[in-house]
Amino acid sequence: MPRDDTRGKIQQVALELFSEQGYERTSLREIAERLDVTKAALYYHFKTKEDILTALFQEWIEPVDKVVEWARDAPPNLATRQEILRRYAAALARAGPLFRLFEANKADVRDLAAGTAFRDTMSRVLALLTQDDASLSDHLRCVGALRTLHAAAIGLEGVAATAEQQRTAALDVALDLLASAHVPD
Amino acid sequence: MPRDDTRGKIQQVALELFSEQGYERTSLREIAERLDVTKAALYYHFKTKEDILTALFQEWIEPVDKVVEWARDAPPNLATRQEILRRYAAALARAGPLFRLFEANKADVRDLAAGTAFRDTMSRVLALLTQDDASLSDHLRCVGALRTLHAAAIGLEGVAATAEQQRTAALDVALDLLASAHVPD
Amino acid sequence: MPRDDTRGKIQQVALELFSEQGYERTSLREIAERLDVTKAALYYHFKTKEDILTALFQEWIEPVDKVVEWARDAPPNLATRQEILRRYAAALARAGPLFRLFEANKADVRDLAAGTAFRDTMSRVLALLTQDDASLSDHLRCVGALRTLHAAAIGLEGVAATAEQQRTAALDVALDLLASAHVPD
Amino acid sequence: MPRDDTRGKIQQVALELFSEQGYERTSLREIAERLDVTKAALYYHFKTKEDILTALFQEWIEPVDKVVEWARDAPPNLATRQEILRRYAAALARAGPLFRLFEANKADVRDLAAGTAFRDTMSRVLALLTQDDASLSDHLRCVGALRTLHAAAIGLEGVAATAEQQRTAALDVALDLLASAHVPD
DNA sequence: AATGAATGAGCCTTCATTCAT
DNA sequence: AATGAATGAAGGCTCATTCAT
Repeated sequence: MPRDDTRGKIQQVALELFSEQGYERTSLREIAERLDVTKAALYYHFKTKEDILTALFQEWIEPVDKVVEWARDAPPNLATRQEILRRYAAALARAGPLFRLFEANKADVRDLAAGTAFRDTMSRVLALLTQDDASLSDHLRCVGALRTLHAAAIGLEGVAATAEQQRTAALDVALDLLASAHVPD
Repeated sequence: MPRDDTRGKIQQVALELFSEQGYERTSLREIAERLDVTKAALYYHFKTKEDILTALFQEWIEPVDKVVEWARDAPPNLATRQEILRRYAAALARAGPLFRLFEANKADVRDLAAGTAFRDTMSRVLALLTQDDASLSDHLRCVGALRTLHAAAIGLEGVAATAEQQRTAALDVALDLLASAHVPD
Repeated sequence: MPRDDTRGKIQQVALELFSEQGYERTSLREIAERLDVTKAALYYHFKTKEDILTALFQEWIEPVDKVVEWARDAPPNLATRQEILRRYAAALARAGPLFRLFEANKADVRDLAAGTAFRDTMSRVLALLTQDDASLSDHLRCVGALRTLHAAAIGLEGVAATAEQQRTAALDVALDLLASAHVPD
Repeated sequence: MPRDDTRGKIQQVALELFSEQGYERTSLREIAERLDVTKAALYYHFKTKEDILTALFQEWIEPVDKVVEWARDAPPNLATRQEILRRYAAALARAGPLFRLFEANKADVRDLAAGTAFRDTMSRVLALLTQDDASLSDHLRCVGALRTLHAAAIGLEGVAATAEQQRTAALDVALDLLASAHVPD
C-alpha cells in the first residue's frame, strides 16, 4: 500500500484540470505545479501525457465494459435492453466527470488510442440496444436514449434540479424512447 | 466583389482543418501553407486566430438567430414550437460542419467569445421550445429533440442512410419528443 | 543580396560550436545566444537542427562531388588517380573544418541523412582510386593515401609546421602510397 | 570472485550501446533496461556515466601502455620500432571495439579525463615510433603506419576479407611505411 | 546489492503574434 | 494585399544524478 499514492493524485489533478481547461490546453507544468512536484516526477509515473488520459478513461471504460459483458449473455429482448439502460445509467452516475471530459474534448481525443477505446465501448453499448432490423427512426430513438442519459450525466444548464433528480428523469425519458423504438419480436 | 476573395478562402480552409484536427491543434502555419500564403497574410484579413473562428461561427448563428426572431413574435403554442423545430432543422442542414466543429471543440471554445455566442444562441432556441412550467422530464424531452436534430446534422456512424434521410428521420423523432413533452395550455 | 545574411551567420557559428563541442553537445540555445537572436529565429532559417548540419556538410560534399564527376570521364589509369588525389587534396584544403567536424562526430552523425551523404561521397572517391583487382594490401594503401590527406586536413598535433606545409607533405606521402599500390595495366 | 559480476555486465552492455549509438546518445536508462535493473543500480557500481567509459577505455590503455613500457627500455632503432608495431597491432586486435568507440566519439570524449588518457597513450606510441629529426613526410609516414593499423582494427567497409586478413595486410603496409620513413642512424 | 521516487536542468520544437517594408 | 524576419512564451519530454530505504 503506497503511502502517498502520487500516481493517484496525478490522475485526480489531471482530471480536474483537463475538465476545466481541456486536454490540449492543460500543460504538464500546470499539473505538476498544482501538486507541487516537478514535471519530471509526472514522467516517473506516466510515460506520456496521453498515458494519463488513458488511465483516466479506463475508469469509465471498465464499468461500462462490465455492463456490455453482462448483456452479451442475456436474451436480446426489451427487458434486457431496459436493464442495460439502467446499468449504463448507474455506471455513468459514478463516472460523470470522465464522460464530460470525453465529450468536451472530442477533437483532441479523436486520434488518440484512449479516444478510440472510449468510442468503441460506447458503440458496443449502442449495438446492444438496437434491434438489427430497426428503422432509421428507431435507431435514432436508441441513440437519443443514450444521449439523454449522457445529458444528465454531464448536467443540464439552467435547470434547478439535483444531479440525482436529473439522472432519474433522464432514465425515465430514455426508457420511454427505448420502448417506442422497440417492436415486439 | 473581390476577385479572389482571400478572406473567404481562409475561412474555408480553416473550417476544413479545424474540423479535421480541432481548433487548438490546427496552427495558422498549416492554414497558410494550404493556401500558399504566409502567416502574416492571415493577419491582414483577421486580427487573431479566434477571429477566424468567430467569423465561421457567425454562419451558424445568423440563420438560427433568424429562427429565434421569428419565434419571438409567434404565439408560444405547440404549432409554433413544431415550426421552430422545422426551421431549426433547416438551418442545421446548411451549417452541419459548423455545428460539428462546435461540438467537437467544446473545451477549446468554452472560454472564447465565439463559444459563448454559440451557446447563447442554442440556449435561446431551447428556451423557446420549453414551456415555463415543464417538468424535468419534459424539459429533457425538449433537450432530446434538439440533440436528435444535432445528431443527424453531425451524421450517425455506421448507418446506411443519406444525410437527407437522417435529417428527415431525426425531425420525425424530434417532433414526437416535442409532442410528448407538451401539455396543452 | 541579403543585407545581413542571418542564415549564413547561423551556419558559421554552428560550425564553430559543433567543432568545439560536438554536434550533440551543442544546443540551439548556444548558437542563438552567440548570435544574439532567439532560438525561434534559427527555426525561421532551418527546419531542424539536423538541417543546419546538412547545409554545412554540403560545402564539403559539393566540391568533392565535382572531383568525382571529373574523374568519371577520365581514363582509370595512374595519371588520373594522381590527379584525383591532387584535386581531392585541394578540396580538402578549403573544407578542413567540415571534415574535422565529420570525423569527430561520427557516432552522432552516423544515422543522419547528412552523415550518410558524407560517407557516400567519400566512398565514391575511394572507389575511383582503387583498381578493381587490387590486393588487400594495395587497397589499404589507397585507404592510407586518403587518410593521410585527411590527417593533414585535420592538422597534426605536436608538429611545428604550417597547415600548408602539412598538406604538401601529406600529398607527397599519399602519391607515394598510390604509386606503390598501383600495378601498370 | 563475484557470483554474477554485475559490474562486468554493465561494462559489456555499455560497450555495445555506446558502440551502436554513441556515448552521448546512449542513456543510462537504456543500459539499465537492457540489463533489467534500475538506473540507481548502475550508480552502485559506477560513480558517474563517465566512469563507465573510463573503465572501458582502461582495457585498451593498459595493454598499449605495456607495449610502451617495453619499448622504453629497448634501443630506439628500426628493429625495435618494427616490434612496437607488431605488439601494438596485437594489442589492437584484442581491443578493436574500444578503439572504434574512441574514434567514433572523439567529440564527446575530447574533454573527458577518459579521452585525454586515451589520446596520451596513443601519442606515446607515436613518439616511440618516430625519429627525433624526422622530416615532416617521414613523420606522416609513421602516423600513417599507426592509422593503417587502426583502419584494420576498425574494419574496412566493402571489403571481402576476414578481420584477421585485414590485420595481417595492415601490418605489412604499416611496416612498409615505417621502413620508408626510417633513415639508418 | 539494489530499488523507488524524485529533481533540476536542459533539449528540440512549435505557436500566435508583430512590424517594417 | 501581402511578405520576410523575428520574438516571447510555452510545450512535451529526457537525462544524469541523488538519497532514503
